Amino acid sequence: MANETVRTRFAPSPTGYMHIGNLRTALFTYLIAKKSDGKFILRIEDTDQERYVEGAVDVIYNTLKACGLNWDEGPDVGGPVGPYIQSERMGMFKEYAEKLVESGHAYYCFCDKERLEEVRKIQVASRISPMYDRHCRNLSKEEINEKLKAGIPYVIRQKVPTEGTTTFHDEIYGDITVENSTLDDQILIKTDGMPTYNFANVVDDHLMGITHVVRGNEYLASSPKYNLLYEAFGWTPPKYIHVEHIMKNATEKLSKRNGDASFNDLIEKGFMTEAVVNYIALLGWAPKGENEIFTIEELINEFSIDGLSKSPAIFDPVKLKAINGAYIRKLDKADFMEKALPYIKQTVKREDIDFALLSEVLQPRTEIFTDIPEQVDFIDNLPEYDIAMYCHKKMKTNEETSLIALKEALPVLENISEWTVDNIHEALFGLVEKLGVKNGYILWPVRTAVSGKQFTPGGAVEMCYILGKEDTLARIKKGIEKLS
RNA sequence: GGCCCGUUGGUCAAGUGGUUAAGACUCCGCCCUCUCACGGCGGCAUCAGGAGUUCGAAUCUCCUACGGGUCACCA
Repeated sequence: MANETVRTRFAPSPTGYMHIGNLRTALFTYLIAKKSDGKFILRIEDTDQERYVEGAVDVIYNTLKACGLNWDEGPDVGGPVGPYIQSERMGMFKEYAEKLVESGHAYYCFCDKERLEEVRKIQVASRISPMYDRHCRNLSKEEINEKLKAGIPYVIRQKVPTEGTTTFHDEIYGDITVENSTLDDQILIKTDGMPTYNFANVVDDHLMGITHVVRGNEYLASSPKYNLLYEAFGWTPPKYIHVEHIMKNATEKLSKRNGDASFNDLIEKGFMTEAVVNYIALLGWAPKGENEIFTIEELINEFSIDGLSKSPAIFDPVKLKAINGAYIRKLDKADFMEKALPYIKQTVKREDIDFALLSEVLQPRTEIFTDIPEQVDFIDNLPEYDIAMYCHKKMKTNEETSLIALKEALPVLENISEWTVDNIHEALFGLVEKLGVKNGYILWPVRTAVSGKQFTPGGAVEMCYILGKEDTLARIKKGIEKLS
């Protein structure tokens, strides 16, 4: 075990988009491999041609790459156990199934769909679990050969023991034991000679040397049958890690079908890839320490299977936003500015302002980039505002004091020859000192007059500077007018 | 319905027989402060219910309730 290389695999179906639950499974799968210096393998399970969506494979590639989940083996990069596209592996499965028939762990079944349907109806009507009634389980060699010769279509079914129990071990849930009598003789090879997912998966995982199977919780119930298959082949089963679902609320899963956001949707909404990856890692997994902000490299170090949860987690957009904010604050100034500029320019068409400073004051006030346009919408045009906005209890200002303050501030600002943050600051604070008033007495009205907003990114000084002298003076005059 | 799994604050969650039951997000208060935000400090709020086992139970057992998953020639 110590020397055995860990090999994990992410095996998505190309159905068009990457949902959050899928991506998280990929993340955990990746982390488990990398934690042990193992290999992370990508296998595309495209055998359902009806659900195949054009371009979906690229979505998988692009999403995984964007998130930093680089695979060591896969359809595009190759590897020692290819092909990595399931549809290209189709030939061999029947032989494996036939081995099982020979060893008595599987059998030919000639029942047609009509009969199966009939049986099912009766079972449902008498309220017993619908299962194959094992009609063909004990056909004689002669009967089988006869039917084969007659060209009757057949499937190959797993021969599950009728008595006893099967136990398998899950790394999260521990040992799970089920009565064999509750297990169905599931189909391994379909009439068309192709394997079912349940069979292909086991064979592929074994052939690819997968040591840890990470997958959604929906496979927990079928795992005993997989284990029986491994046993029948004489193969060592992998370690199973079944991860719980991500929910939108207590009873509904998060899913595209319910209109919930996919990974791409979140990015389009303005979330940062790193933040999304960080947040989903926290859904169903808890780090040992108190820190929750991790880069992918840090996650590799921090991750541990025993931190995985047994119960479903509800996706909380509010917390995602908070984490996104933390990532935005971590960005260096230039980086933030580059990303923020397109959003600033949604509402700011003026070119003559100091975008560097604007971006700097915006950074700690931005949790998600789409917060930006609304914050800077006063720059091009002064919004209509109510003069009641000049009243502020804590600043001890009202319409009258504000009028006085603006009248005092106007000439002071007019006198500034070089319009810089420092000079504006000096001028305004000089006025405060001269009048012997609180800062807010002057600054609150100025900020209100130049922005027309209750809240602004930055104080009066920054706002005046960003607007420029001309605009500042005009807006203050406008304020005086309104208050007079 | 059968089988499997789960249930700690509003949300994510730590916790593995003895803890003042961590931490994060949210919300509230205070500080910082020219608003807001950032940052700092503090606060509200949790063991689904019931029986047991035990000196002692969020932790072990059983029952109930609730929730999820699964029962295809889909993957």
